[in-house]
Amino acid sequence: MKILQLDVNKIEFELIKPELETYERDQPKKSEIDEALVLFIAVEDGDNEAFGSKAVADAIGFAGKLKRHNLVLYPFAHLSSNLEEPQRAMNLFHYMIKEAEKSKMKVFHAPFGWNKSLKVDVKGHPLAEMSRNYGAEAKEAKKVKKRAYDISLAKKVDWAGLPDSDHRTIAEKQDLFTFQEVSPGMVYWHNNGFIIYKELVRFIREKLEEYGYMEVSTPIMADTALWHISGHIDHYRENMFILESGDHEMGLKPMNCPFSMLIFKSRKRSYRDLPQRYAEFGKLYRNEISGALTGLFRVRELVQDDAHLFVREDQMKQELNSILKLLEELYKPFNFTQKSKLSTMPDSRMGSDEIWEKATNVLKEVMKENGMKYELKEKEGSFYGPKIDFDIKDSMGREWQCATVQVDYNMPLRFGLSYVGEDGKEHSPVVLHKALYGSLERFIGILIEHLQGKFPTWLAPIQVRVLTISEKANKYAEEVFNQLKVQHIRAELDDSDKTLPYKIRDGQMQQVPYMIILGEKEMEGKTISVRSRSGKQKMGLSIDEFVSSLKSEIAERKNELML
RNA sequence: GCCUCGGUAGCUCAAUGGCAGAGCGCUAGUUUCGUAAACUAGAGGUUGAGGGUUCAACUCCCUCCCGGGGCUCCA
Repeated sequence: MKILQLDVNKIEFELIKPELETYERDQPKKSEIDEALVLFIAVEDGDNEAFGSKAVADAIGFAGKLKRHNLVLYPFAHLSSNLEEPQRAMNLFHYMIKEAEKSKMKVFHAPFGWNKSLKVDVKGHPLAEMSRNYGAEAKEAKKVKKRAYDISLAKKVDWAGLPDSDHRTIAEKQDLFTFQEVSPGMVYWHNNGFIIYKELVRFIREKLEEYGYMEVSTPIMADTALWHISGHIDHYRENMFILESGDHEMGLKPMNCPFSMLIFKSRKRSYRDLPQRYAEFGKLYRNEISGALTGLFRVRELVQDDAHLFVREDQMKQELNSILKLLEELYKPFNFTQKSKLSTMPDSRMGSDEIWEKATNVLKEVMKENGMKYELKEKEGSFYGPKIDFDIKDSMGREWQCATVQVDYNMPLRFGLSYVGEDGKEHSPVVLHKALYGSLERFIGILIEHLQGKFPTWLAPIQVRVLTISEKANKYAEEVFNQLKVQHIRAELDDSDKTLPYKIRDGQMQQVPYMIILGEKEMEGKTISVRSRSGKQKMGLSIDEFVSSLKSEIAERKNELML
């Protein structure tokens, strides 16, 4: 309900003719009221008696302050574009008149549903002209206010009740990451979790370098014009975060590919330049429906170990084989049992059926040549091309798609990409999309559950913890600790006055791979005692000896601990 | 988004309409210990938020927020 409130010297109105089918009959033709508070009222869709009472009460309050004794209610549809239908509007209008008549004021009203001529002579003081809003919009404003209040109290997401084997429970114990209510589906990586993340990225970066990839970095948003070209607006819009920016819209990127297309397009390419392999670890935003969000397995903000390979058709198989080889090397340290799947043409897609068939056949051939068995996932491909997926199970036995390799003839066409061939003519490249971890988030979730928090040394947030048996060893322990730090070992020193069994238990609970235990014996002989997570121990080691085998264990990304 | 279950101290959980609690962790003191939990004391709460019912609400009802499982969808 919208109300324009005027404090008038005089108001005059005269009925001309009925405007609506619903109108008040038997009304005086002409009215004149002096010294009155006038309410112009537009009853809107969704208004109710509660709003009406409130509006009247507020007006009577004002009339009291202004010392007016005359109140005029005047139906005035022009205040709103969201009007209630006439009969109900008139009923509510009359309800308000009755409410007003309960007060000591003298109440007048202009009849509902008429064309009227109108003269108002408004007083000049600051409170003489006011507008107020009740109901729907006011409710909306209240909602926004309440939400702001809720969010000021927001805290980290509660994971109570999950089984011990769940990656979220392990994350809580090892302080790996949290989710916060203010950012649903987006990870807050704590130092420990981010160490794992960075080590995984470091590992694949080494591999990408070996395999001749370049690494690029592009913006996280672009004008929706770009997403029209890429086809995302037609096929992916409901999953996108769209931001208003002045008179146009920007879309946060749900995928990196369109940006890679633009880099490829930025200069003239020769057939000699191909393949061009662009890797990118960009943050992606996908507005997944709330019910789909599941810990690290399904998030709204993610990073893929993404890459786009711009290849000639005659290079496709070779490049696909090379991707599969890279995949094998990358997965070697993890001992996963993954399932391969082939996802075919979906209903919502772009490009011709012939192109889709061609792309699908290439994938089939490559898988056959590599002796890979696969399940068929009909109609599960991306909107721009078919794909090979590799699914891995979590601790509950649910399968999650991690690695994906996709063949795309369509997007290069949409972006008008070309290279000059041996024949001097322009040709369209094919793009191979690859993400081998898939998303870092999902992969780490799977990895945490797979290892049950027992990370191999190269991934362990804390690799070595130095424990003292008594305060007498504190100084020596600090020396040992410093030597580890100098060698870039992720070490912690526990020289608190807790008992040794306590410190060992704490280290075991944190799944620290190695604990160095130092007492008077070690101090005298300048040696160290090492206890591994598996409970085995060795005494009388030299620190250099230990550090050098530790460093090779890390460098080789070994699965097994040395003890 | 839909169905369903849930949200109490930093963590794990108790209290079912009647005084908000325990263990761990944290802080302080005592203790200086040889391979998975030393002892004592203390601090720590908007019971997710808002409204309602009631003499009385962590408890019952409504709305919203966030999450678990499932459906759907994806990496």
